Amino acid sequence: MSRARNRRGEGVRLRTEILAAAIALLDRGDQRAVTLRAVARAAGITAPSIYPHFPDQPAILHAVAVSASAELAHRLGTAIGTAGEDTRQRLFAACRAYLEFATTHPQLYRILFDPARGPADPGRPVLRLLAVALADCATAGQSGSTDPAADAVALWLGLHGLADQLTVQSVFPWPADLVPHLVSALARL
Amino acid sequence: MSRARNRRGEGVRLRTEILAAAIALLDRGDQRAVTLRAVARAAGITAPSIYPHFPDQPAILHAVAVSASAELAHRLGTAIGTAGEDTRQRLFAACRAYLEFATTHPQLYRILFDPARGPADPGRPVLRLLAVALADCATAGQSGSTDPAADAVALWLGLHGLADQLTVQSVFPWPADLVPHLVSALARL
DNA sequence: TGTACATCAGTGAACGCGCGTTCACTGATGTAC
DNA sequence: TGTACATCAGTGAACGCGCGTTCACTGATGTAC
Repeated sequence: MSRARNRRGEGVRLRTEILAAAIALLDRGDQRAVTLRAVARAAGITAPSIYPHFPDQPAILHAVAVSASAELAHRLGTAIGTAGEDTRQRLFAACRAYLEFATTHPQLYRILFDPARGPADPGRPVLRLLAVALADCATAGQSGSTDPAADAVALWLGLHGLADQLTVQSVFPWPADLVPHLVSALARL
Repeated sequence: MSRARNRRGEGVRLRTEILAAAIALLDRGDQRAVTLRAVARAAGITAPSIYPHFPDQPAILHAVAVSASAELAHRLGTAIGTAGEDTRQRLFAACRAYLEFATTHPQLYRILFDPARGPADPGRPVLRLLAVALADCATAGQSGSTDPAADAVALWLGLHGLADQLTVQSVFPWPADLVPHLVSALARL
């Protein structure tokens, strides 16, 4: 074990390292690979060292899921924030960021919505962002939506359906313009 | 063990019982509960008795997933076949059957699309049925779709997104008329 | 300034468990003669 | 018709493995006096 132990009072740092190791482990591989012992190995510590930081093994996966949930919402926020003035472009940017997260981190995306692992209401933050973006489109006359909150739900479900299938790596022959097609139909653009 | 053994030449019957036990086990509980030993217990046999019928443990789950896939396609076909003449009602019946399967058998629905477990292209049979139902709507002038095959993909993805969220039992506040709303938008009704 | 001591981060060995799989077997059933 | 025998369905015991968790511990580090 070449790992240098943390100084006194800085033991909490290990929590961050454990979580990072668990995230990395899940990110390539599947949920079954994220055992307490595997996480410890990946973090360069022994298994019992996990316990001062997480009460048990499920708590690790829960922390991973919560972290992934925050990350997804953060990316959507950033995408919207940097997409310029055009309300329609902002909505598309959010949708693209959503799908890109699911594509590049399929396992993190999946655990997010796992009821046994993820946060209580994983869809809410994302939904709120989409609802605002859609309402902005409607205000600007770029969407025919008369109920952006309800339409945002349908839009989110469509994105989720596509995202989930993307995580599956199906060799499915998508129509070329599927994403704008799906988004336009659901957002009434 | 009170189980009566099969007669000579009828050993294949056990395969059906094993598969049924595995399906029942998955149907309430999660995928992790479907171990080879648990399946054997549920079927009333000893663990090694599985091997003449399935080469290993993953093969059991694969058979479950293939069976679930066939069942879903069958239900859609039946729903469409008994829904009467109105093309729009037929499409809605298919969508309702799809969502009902996911709601009543969440774990079977999920395993269906698990790349490690399910059949090669689990979405294809469903997609074909939806494409035909949607094309019928377009022909009858009940849908504005000009490309039913492409629109069927978007419709299926929307259904899948909703279905997957339904399997999660989220306490999410759905808009009241979400299903017709979603289907209408995607099917251009 | 030195030193005894409490605290803290992390280790190493061990536990019981359920798993998937193997192996040699048992005993009922059908078949050849 | 009787009987020896091959076949077949399924059993029981055992294996090695990785798991989650517990326990007593070690040794470095900071602190009180």
